[in-house]
Amino acid sequence: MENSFLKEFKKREYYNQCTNSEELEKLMSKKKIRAYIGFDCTATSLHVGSLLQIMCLRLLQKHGHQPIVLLGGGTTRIGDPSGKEETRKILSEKEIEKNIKNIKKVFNIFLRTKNPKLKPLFVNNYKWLSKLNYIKFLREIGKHFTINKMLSFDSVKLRLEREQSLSYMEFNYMILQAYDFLELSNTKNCVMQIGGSDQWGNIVNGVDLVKRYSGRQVYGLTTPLITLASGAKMGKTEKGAIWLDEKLLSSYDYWQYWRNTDDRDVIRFLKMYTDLTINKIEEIKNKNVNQLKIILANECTKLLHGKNKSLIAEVTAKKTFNEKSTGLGLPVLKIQKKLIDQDLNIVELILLSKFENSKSEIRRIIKNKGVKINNSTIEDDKMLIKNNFFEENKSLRLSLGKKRHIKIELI
RNA sequence: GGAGGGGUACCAAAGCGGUCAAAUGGGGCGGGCUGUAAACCCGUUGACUUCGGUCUUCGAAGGUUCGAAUCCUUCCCCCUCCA
Repeated sequence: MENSFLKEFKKREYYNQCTNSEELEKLMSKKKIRAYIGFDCTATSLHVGSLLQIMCLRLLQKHGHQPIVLLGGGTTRIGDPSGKEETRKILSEKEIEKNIKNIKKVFNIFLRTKNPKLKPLFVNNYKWLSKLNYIKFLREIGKHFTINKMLSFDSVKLRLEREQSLSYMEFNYMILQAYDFLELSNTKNCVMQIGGSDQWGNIVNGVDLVKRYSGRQVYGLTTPLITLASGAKMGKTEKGAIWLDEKLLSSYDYWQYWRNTDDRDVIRFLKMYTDLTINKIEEIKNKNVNQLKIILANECTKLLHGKNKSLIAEVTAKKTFNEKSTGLGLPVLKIQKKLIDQDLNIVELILLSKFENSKSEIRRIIKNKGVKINNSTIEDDKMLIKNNFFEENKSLRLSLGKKRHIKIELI
């Protein structure tokens, strides 16, 4: 096949570094392999910042290789010092277990397949890390690591340079991650680890360890750190993280996130985060950017929330922004009729909508002409909500700024 | 262990007895332009308010004073240099 995993990996701009890309290419063209990525379980869900890694596993699957998902119950208990300014807070066992359970759902969506040979393998390193015998571990594994080299890795070096404390526990993180690779190489015949560029050091350590300990050749592959054209990191916005979980972020908001992509990022994101083929993207890339953004939003939302939710989000967006009305996917706030009879004012209504939680801030936005009901600007922050604001379908449209809209219904 | 410098709002950074809810820049928010983009321009950015004000903030706790972010004491944390 002309289009190998690695070739497509590069074409989609996933490629940052590889320990030996020629050999890996050869190996992967000869046989199907297993590769793994480890995910952090410090939150209840992953966000868009992890999406590229998930897409890597998907790509692997697409080319007939089997993905291994390591949900690091063990290493989450330690905390990766990479890129962290401070020691992380340590989560309780229960929290971690709960997080793992929830995060698994995302992979079951993105890596769904009928082919049993390609089903993702879920592993939890707590299973083996918790059983380690310290003396035995030092003798068998520890001897392969020199402090000299460990000190040279960025994750450690940066912390030391800034004279920030690095606990012995965290210092061991890279050894444990290397050990994970060894374990997966031994028990699952895993030959590759993929990760973000910040994981390079940890990954190389793993490759070295496997080589020294077992003589087997394994590979490491990293993806670049994705930053937006604006310079911000992927996945977090002022209003919070872009969660890959409908409970934390609605499919409509997820769609909006992609719809609001910076012009300069659109083509890149189409390659990275959608299933559209490279050829297809080449074909459409000269279309109007706004058309492309809608395609991007549709494709991304489809992957995570399904075709139906994506369609609803698209239609809703059209109604909300083009027709200035309301659509099915728009968040709805139901309020009791009697609240209106008890003189509910505009500030309180916005408070109920949860768009803002400070009355001063709401008054400020009203003063700056940022609040609209049924598309007419509210001038008075003491204005009462009246029954006749609700149109025949018993609803009204409340807007804050240009992008925050909600449908209010009476019950 | 010794000597010095510092901890101010989301971040950076001024202020160093009243005119300080605290300059300025970044970020955020709102408006304008436009394309739900970028750039640019304008406004705004502690909370509550009957819009008169009221209350709480400048590492923590005490004190001096009519009055403190500003002065004093103790404590905690960070940085630089010497050992």
